[in-house]
Amino acid sequence: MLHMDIQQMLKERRLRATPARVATLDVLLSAGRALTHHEVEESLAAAGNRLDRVTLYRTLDFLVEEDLAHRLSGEDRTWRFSAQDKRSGHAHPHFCCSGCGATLCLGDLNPAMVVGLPEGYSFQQAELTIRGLCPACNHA
Amino acid sequence: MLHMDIQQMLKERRLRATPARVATLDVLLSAGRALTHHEVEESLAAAGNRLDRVTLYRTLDFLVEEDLAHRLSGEDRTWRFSAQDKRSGHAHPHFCCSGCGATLCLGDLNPAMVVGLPEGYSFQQAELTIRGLCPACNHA
DNA sequence: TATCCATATGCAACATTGTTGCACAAAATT
DNA sequence: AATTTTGTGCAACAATGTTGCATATGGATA
Ligand SMILES: [Mn+2]
Ligand SMILES: [Mn+2]
Ligand SMILES: [Zn+2]
Ligand SMILES: [Zn+2]
Repeated sequence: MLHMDIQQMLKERRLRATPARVATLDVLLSAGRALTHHEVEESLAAAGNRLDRVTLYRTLDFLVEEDLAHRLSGEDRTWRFSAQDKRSGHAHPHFCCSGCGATLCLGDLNPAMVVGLPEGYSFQQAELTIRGLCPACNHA
Repeated sequence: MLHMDIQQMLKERRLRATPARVATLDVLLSAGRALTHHEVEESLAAAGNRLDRVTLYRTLDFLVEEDLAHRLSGEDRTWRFSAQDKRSGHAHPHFCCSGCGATLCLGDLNPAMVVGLPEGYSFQQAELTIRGLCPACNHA
């Protein structure tokens, strides 16, 4: 995606279009999958846009906060970030490779979900997590 | 559960019934939810069974390896451990509190899953993660 | 019951991932 | 251009988990 268009995306929402944000969004938008902080960092460096570690953490947080990206957690305890559309309110299923941790957003929830995997991916198990509030947190 | 019975559980499987393992299993079995390493550590200490941090990590790994517990990851990037029966091959849904991270295993997958939440818990969102192998890892 | 060996434990050092505080730089506003 | 607001970099810290190695111990064997 063109940097001008990305700048536009940010300005339309009345957000500051800094180089760090534009470059980071660019990386996320051109990746076909969710990227870890470290992967984004490397990708930025490769494109000559080295960013401070902390700045990148804050930039990613910012993008999530502003709904320009979403964050997901896998089995390896590292966040992954994706700029893909959120679809049905973040409730879309994800694919997560048990070998390397590669993570990507799948399509909308599907009764024949296993069939919905992209070509080349193999199914091992499905995990459904309900997020909400426990009794203690409901009262607080 | 009685310590003698827990020792029996281990010995039936030809595993060494050390005090660390028995005490750890006891903690997991009496918790009504999945516990973090830290929570297990505190619970052990409270019962006068202080364990080295590393030993506890290794003990929990051991229990998972031997299928006496299972491990699950939430949004806060810390493992949680539960001694509950694995039910349908680990594929059962979990509840995870967005406020405090409290995590527990729910019953079998259920079309009216939301209704299946225990009393006092409130629904926010459902996340379905398919685990498997990506094309690269399928070939390796 | 005493001996022995595989392995479980404790300790220190390290790795990874993410956070906080603060000074300085860069955008936006006037 | 000056001022205000916000973003960035750096250093220090925190939380979680791992590795290597010396020592202790469970449980088998004699
Ligand atoms: Mn997603
Ligand atoms: Mn479970
Ligand atoms: Zn993979
Ligand atoms: Zn809670």
